[in-house]
Amino acid sequence: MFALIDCNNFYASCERAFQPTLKNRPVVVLSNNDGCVIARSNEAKALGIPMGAPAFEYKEIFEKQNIFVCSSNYALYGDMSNRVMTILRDYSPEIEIYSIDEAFLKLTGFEEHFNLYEYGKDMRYKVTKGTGIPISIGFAETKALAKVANKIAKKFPDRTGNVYVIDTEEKRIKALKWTRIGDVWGIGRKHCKRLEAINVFTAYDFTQLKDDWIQRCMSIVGLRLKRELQGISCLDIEDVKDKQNIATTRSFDSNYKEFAFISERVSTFAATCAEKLRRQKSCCNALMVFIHTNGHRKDLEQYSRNMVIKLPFSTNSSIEVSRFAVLALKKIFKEGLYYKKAGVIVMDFTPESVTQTSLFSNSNPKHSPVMKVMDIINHSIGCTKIKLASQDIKRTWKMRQEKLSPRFTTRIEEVIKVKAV
DNA sequence: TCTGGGGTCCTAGGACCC
DNA sequence: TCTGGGGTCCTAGGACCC
Repeated sequence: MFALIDCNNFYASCERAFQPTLKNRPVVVLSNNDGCVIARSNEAKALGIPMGAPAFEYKEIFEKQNIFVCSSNYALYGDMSNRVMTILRDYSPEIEIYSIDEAFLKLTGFEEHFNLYEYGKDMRYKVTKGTGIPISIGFAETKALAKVANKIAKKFPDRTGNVYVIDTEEKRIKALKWTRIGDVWGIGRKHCKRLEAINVFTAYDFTQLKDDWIQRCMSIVGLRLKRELQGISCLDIEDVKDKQNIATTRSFDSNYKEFAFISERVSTFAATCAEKLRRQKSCCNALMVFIHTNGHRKDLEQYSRNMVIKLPFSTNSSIEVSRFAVLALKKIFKEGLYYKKAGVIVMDFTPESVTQTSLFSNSNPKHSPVMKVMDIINHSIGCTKIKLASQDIKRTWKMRQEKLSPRFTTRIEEVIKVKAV
């Protein structure tokens, strides 16, 4: 058996955990730059605030409905996620942290010794008591079915207590017939449309399709999904793997046209990518830089280009990654346009330990100790005090974050003070 | 004025090798 | 009528996830 544990409205729940006055009040969390809604409490969902709603369009509704609006606070969410996962680890030696707010547990043999429903209730109690985050849990024989069970647990809190177990053939069929095809894990917009066109409306309908049709239209991935929904496990718990690509991309607070501004941003994004590379002890051998104008401004000239460059040597030095990124930017930058977004993606990794040296040019060996010291200092004080000269030394650039909550759990000066009465 | 960010896997087709 | 048989690697594009 597998369990899928999913935090309910995770970001909104994190904000609530330390602000009890938000209990029962609708809460929405905004994306970077306070651009659009990326998380909603149940109350906010009930008021009809859609996912992705642009903040400026909904400003009046937020005010009128007394909705609490906050900027995203990833320091808080990341730390709260770790706390939840730490508690979940006690429930099985085999855990896969699937995303910031979801984890699979493998429970082979557990069903013989535990009542899974009670086991789930206990998890829910411990996580809520330990972190203040409410969770839902689905149990089933396969990961895809555990996803389905989780959805049922979340949808019917009164009847299930947010825990649901699919452990019989009757329950499996019933669950599949209840699940709309578009809500199945692995069925996105495109496949949903295509399937509905041939009268496949539920997960159950999908399991009745012929293998060769699925294989032809949805590849081996679709076929695996069919098996999983039939209760034949094809997907196992996966270990944490090093990333194959690392991206740092941002939209700007408004439109910028100067090369100097864009190049500072690209340099900073590159330095961040290099730091992430060092954290997983990889070097990159290629990188991509892209720039976009604002696609929402139909009145302005549109431009969108990216450039991939192969590096002459593998590196994770911020200095070198940054230099190559700006070089690539120079090739695609066009004067006279208003840019809204840029990004750097590093690719084609090799382990730091087995660097292939080249006859003609190599990563500067002096960089490695410099980077090490830089990482130690920046990490120990919790912010980027040491930067490249090509970055915004004066910190002129700021992301719009007007409603940022305190970092309740990761900064000592922002920890909640408790007063004795 | 204002519309997020970061990942994965699979397939087909072309280039190339012996 | 008839023109070998196997491979690998790389890339772009499409689909999906949170």
